[in-house]
Amino acid sequence: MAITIKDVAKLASVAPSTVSRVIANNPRISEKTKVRVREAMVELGYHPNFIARSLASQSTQVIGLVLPSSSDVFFQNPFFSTVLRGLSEGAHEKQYALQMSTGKTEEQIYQDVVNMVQGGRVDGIILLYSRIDDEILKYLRDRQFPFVVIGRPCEWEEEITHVDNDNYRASREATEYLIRLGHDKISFIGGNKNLVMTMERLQGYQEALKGAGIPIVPEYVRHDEFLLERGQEAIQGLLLLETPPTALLVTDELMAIGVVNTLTKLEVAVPENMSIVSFNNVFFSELARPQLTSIDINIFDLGYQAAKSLIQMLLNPKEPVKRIIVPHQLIERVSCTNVQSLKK
Amino acid sequence: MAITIKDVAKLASVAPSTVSRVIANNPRISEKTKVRVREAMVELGYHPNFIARSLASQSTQVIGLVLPSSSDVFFQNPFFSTVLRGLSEGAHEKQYALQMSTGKTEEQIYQDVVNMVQGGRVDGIILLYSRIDDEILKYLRDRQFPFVVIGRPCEWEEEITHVDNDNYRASREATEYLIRLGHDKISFIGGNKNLVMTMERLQGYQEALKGAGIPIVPEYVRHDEFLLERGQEAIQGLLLLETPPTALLVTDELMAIGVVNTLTKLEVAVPENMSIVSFNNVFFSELARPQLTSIDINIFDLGYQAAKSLIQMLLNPKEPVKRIIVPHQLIERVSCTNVQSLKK
DNA sequence: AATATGGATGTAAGCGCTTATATAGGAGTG
DNA sequence: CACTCCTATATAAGCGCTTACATCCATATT
Repeated sequence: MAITIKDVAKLASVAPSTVSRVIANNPRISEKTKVRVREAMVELGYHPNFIARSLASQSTQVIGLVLPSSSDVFFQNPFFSTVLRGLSEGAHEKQYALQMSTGKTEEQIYQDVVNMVQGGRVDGIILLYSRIDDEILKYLRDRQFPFVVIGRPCEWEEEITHVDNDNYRASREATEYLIRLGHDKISFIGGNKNLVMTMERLQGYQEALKGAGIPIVPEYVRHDEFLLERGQEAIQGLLLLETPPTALLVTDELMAIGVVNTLTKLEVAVPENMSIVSFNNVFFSELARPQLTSIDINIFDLGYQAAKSLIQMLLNPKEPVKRIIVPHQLIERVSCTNVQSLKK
Repeated sequence: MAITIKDVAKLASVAPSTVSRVIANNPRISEKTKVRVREAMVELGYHPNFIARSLASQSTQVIGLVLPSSSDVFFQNPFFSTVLRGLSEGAHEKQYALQMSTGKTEEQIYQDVVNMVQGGRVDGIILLYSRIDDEILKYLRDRQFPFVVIGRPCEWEEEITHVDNDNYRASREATEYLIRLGHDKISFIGGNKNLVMTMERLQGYQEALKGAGIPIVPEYVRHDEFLLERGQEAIQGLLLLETPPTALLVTDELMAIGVVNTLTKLEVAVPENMSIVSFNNVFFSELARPQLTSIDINIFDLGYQAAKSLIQMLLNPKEPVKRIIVPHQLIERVSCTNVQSLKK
């Protein structure tokens, strides 16, 4: 058996409670005793038992992460490693550990969450995505369990602390950028419709067109899974239209790359014959050929802020509900052409 | 406060210990009582407290994961999301949870491990990479703490259960494949030299050349970080040689894509003027243009097997040390040319 | 000198569960 | 019918820590 607080107490000839207080750096213990106790701890190589501490103090210093189902293509998106890095950094700063859900199906993930929450395994939870009609979110809300959502919750937005981009504005700006370049046949290629993010970006796109007096063509709007192949199907459909678009707004980088590949295969030159703006700017935009102009949504920060604000909630239960908007910026690379000049 | 075992006991009019035994499905409890207790649990909405259970039973049902430092470029490699998926699935099957290290520096990660281990937070640990001269590995071995390594440990190989590919053979086969296509000026572009994997692949490459009687040209061997830009530097150096290689063996996919990009920029056509074989086959090989011929090392399985074998160790402390080799296969796509015919 | 004050530490009761040991009651045995 | 044996359940002692409360002793106060 490992060294316990009692062993330390004995060696330092104090009571176990004193040792506990030294660990917590309680000001009611004199400096002299603290020093003596600390020496004893070092001498014995003592390390506090987290489990016992958790049981006694009813807090685990662990944050539970809810990922999309691992079988979901969305899981494969490099988006996640980046969020994870942000979360990791935010959690580390305050000495919180991260525990992940491992379920494959929605039902399993729901059970994972119940286990974490009711099993007392975690102090709080972060949902790494925001879905429409999410049972997990309802569950957490009903139990009043501390949690933070990455993305905009589609219900009870005012009651739930969340970290998000201004997807609406980002998308509008991207569209306006294309409009400024002279495009008026702009297509929107979005991902999973169940993600709140997708819908917001769609709205931003539509708003920008409306603002510029450009009619919204329903055939220009496509929704497909966040993966390569789907990007290909999407693009083929568009090219077969009577008046195909001259520019594409693609809400996911991986899809954007699929789109570029398909275009190349079909011998449609980018950016000469098709302009593309992509989203996310995980480092793949630079990797694509041509390098893609894209909206950087600072994914790392999304994770980092989520971890920080959850921890704040945990430390101070009266912390007000917050909405944190992580800024985005348009990174101009070389996937768009100015067609303004050509027109004139 | 939540419902405890005592509440259930009272409602079912049995002793708490009986309830505990019902949860564990102990055969010494009669079916009649089990049914009664289970009804009480459902009625009260009881959920066992994992922390208390962990403390009493000295086991947490949690596996600790050691990732490379999040600031490391290696962390960004899609390799990790895939391993994570495998781990997740393996752990889930046996109801184990996963907890990650969050440290940024090597020293912090070491502390994370100490916390997990000595703090009693986890039952076992999985190292997601194998590095040369790894303090963490030494620590775990010295304490005889259950752990599994993904990759080949560079020391005490016979004493440590690990899951690996036969990197040596994979690399040899890839090289032989290029040789069969008629290449004899083959370059090796490897990643971080501290990773055991890199060194093994280098050996496989050299062995294949030796076997075919092709001289080993030191200038053809390059080592760079696992990231895009470095792939570019590597390739430029090679092209400036007096007799530049006609084929490249690139040990990481991301680097391979960087290489292809650079080649395109320099107007060296792939595969016409340069053949490429890449490694890993995370889905980016398909994404590249041209699609890359590559060695699929079944990353998912690496994670899955690691989780499974660690859990086996935990369930049976006498489980023998194992070495699990996950098979690889060469996936032929279109990044290599047969130069055999040209020569003749 | 007697008493109040307060700082430093000790005492002990949990936190919710597991599990070794004790016990009760019923069946089996001669 | 007394006795053993077995099965089903209860009792109680932890697991290693936190923390409310009690105690002690040295000063300060009157």
